[in-house]
Amino acid sequence: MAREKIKIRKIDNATARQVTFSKRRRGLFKKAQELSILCDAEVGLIIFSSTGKLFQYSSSSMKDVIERRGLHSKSIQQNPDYPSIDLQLDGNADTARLSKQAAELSVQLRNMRGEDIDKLTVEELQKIESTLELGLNRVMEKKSQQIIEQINDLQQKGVKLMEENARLRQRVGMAWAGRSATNDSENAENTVFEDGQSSECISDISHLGGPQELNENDNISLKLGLPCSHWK
Amino acid sequence: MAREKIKIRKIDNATARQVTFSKRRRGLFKKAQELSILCDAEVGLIIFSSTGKLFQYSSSSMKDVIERRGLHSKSIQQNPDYPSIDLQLDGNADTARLSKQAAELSVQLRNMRGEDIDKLTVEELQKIESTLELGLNRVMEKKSQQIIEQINDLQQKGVKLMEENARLRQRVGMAWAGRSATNDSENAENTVFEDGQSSECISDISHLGGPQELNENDNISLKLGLPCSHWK
DNA sequence: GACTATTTATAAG
DNA sequence: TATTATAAATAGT
Repeated sequence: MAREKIKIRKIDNATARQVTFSKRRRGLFKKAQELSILCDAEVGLIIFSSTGKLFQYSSSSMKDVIERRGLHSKSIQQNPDYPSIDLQLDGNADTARLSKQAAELSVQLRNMRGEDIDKLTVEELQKIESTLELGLNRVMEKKSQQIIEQINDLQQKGVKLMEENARLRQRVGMAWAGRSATNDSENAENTVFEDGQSSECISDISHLGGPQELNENDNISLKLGLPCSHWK
Repeated sequence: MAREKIKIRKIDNATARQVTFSKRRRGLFKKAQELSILCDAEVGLIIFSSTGKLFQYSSSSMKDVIERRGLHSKSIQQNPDYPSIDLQLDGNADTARLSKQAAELSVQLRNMRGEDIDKLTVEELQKIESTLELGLNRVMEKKSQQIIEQINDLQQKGVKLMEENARLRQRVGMAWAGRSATNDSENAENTVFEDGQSSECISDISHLGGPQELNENDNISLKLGLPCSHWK
């Protein structure tokens, strides 16, 4: 990808090979990192140079990536006749049991994500579908509740601030009136409370509607653009 | 690296993210392979998509690469900051790790079912919701495929049976004609093939339409009463 | 390492 | 999926 196109085959010259290795290794690490960030992916990259030196990059921790991969391999795994290297090596029954449990959980989770479902029967798929719909309903409803709560909180705070603000303006106004004879320059920065801008901001908050109007889920949910098709 | 320069930060649009993920993943795998060939390096690359799907490339075998890395880490890093590497190979720590992993998987699974979600943030709920919707779409589509396949199979079998039936009727009819002179009472039950009812059932099967018409998902799915709102 | 002429990767349509 | 204008990577210096 430069001055000259090259064939993808082992570089004979050892020096040139080392130089290319350094350059391309850096490029590969950069690309790996970009992929993990751009696409929210978990990436692990392990490189051994021809001299045996180890280079590695991981978006999280290499240990986690390798473990996660192990779990995948196990859950997708071939057939129970080959209880996988890991299980053969540890003679610990606890470990074997936990490993099996984790693998089963992983399968369930993957199926819930719609992965590895090719071999499932219609009945199994139907069961998963029902679980997904139930879960989706619950999660969406909870999300809506949380959002509504947040909006209510914010609006209540807004109302309180508005009231507080009104009180403060009144006091400042009184103080101003009281001090206007003395013409105290130290209060210059407080004049911001006197301009019309401040009042407009306050009235904007009340325009959003009082908290009492927000207890009807449907209205808010429609405003939030949440799909209704899954709702109970 | 194209029409427009992009900032390296998570791509918000899920579709765009998926597209970029596919392209860059392929690019990364290609570069990894080129490095291994050009520079005679051993390379292992593990990628988990944001949806949890595993992709991996290895110049030799991933198992070998990971094991080799384990040896390196062990011999080079006796740094107490990284005690996990040694513990990985320890049976007890393995148990603890698996236990933790199983617990985490269990939490994820419960959350997917809409359980224990009271304390989650809106962002976390949104992520779960997206995963559920994706999974639901996949499961529903797969279920529809399976059902359609089954229907097609049944119809094909029906057609074959119908043909077989017709052949048999013909032969029986011939036999009947041949034996009518003998008036053999043992053949009484076979007379069902002679009545009109049988013919009507056969023609009903063909009324459902040939298998070739059933490859259009939408039509069948509507007949199955499957909701469409989640479909891709 | 720095410098380009090129090749390659890829973002957007 | 294929295309294409542009950004990025990189082979040779």
